[in-house]
Amino acid sequence: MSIHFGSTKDISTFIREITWHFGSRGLKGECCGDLSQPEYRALCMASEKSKGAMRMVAKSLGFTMSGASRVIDRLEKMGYAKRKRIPEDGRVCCIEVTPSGQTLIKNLSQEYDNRIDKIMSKIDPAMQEIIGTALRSFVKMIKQED
Amino acid sequence: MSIHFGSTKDISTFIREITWHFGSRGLKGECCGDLSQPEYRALCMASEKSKGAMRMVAKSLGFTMSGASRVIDRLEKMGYAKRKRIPEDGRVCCIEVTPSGQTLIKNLSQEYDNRIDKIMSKIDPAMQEIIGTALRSFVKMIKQED
DNA sequence: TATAGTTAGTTGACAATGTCAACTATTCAA
DNA sequence: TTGAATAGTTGACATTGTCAACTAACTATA
Repeated sequence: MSIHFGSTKDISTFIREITWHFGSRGLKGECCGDLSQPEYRALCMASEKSKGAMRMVAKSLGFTMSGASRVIDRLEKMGYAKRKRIPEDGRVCCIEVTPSGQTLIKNLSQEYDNRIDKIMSKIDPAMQEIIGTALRSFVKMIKQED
Repeated sequence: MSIHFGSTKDISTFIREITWHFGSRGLKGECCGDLSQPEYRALCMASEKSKGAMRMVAKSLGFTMSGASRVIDRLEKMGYAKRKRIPEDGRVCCIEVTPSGQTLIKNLSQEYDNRIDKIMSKIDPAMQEIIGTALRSFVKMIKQED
C-alpha cells in the first residue's frame, strides 16, 4: 500500500474502463474489423516473427494448442494466413501471413491509429505528452506481471 | 495529425497491450473471478443504479435485450442477483444485487485493486502520480467517443 | 537400429455465450 | 377500446474455445 496519489481504486477504475471500451465489446464491438481480437493478435504475431509457429501463437494468445489451431483455421479460411511446413522439423508448422493479410493488418492498424488520434487530438498537447509517457511506463510494468 | 509526442502509433500499441493484458484473455484469463467480464459489469451496473433495469444493463453492455437477459439469468442462477418486478410498470424488471452479490463485487474489486497496486508499487512515486493524472484525462475523453 | 518417450499439431465432442426472430405481457394514445 | 409501442423472455442457431484422444515426426537410449 504505497500509493499516495488519487488512489489505487481510481487507477483500477480507469483500467477497467479502458479495457472495456477498447475490448471486443466496446464501441460497436469494433476492435479489429472482421477479425476477433485473438485473430488479429495471432495475425500480427505471425507477421512479426516469421518463425511464428503454432506453439508461439498459442502462447501469445493464452490459448491451448487446440484453440490456436482453430484460430489459424479461420485466418486461413479467410485467406489472411497460410500454414507452411518447415524442412528443419516435420512437426512444426509456421504461419505465413498472405499479402491480403498484410494489407489487412496495415489497414486495421491505421484505423485504430485514427481512432486514438481522434481522441488524443482533443486533449491539450502537454497532457498528450504526459499520457504517452505514463502509458509507456505502465505498459512496461504490466509486461513484467507474472 | 496534431500529435507531437512519441506518436499515435505508440499510444495505440500501449492501449492494445493494456486491453489485451487486462481483458478476459489476459493473465490466466483472470479478470473477474468466476464471472465473465460482461457478468461483472452487469452486476456492478445493477449495484450502482438501484434502477438498473434490464434495458440499462443491455445498453451498458452493448448487448441486445436478449443477451442481457441471458447474463442476468446466469447471475441469478449463481445467486448474485435477483429480478424484481416494480409496481410502477409491470413490464420493467429491476435487477437487485443479493448480499452474496455485494460481497462478490467487493472481493473482486479488492483483488483487482491489489493487482493494480502491485504493479504500481514498482513504479517511482512521481510516475505513479503522472499515470493517475494521465489515465484520468484519457478515460474522460474516451467516454466522449461517439 | 529398434524402440520408447517427447513434442507439434489436429480433430471430434462438447460447453459457454451471444444473436435473431418470434413470442407474451403491459402500457400508452387516440 | 383497440392498435401501436415498449420491456422482457425464449427457441433455434452460430461462434468460439476447451478437453481428450489421435497422428506424425523427432530424440535418446539400449
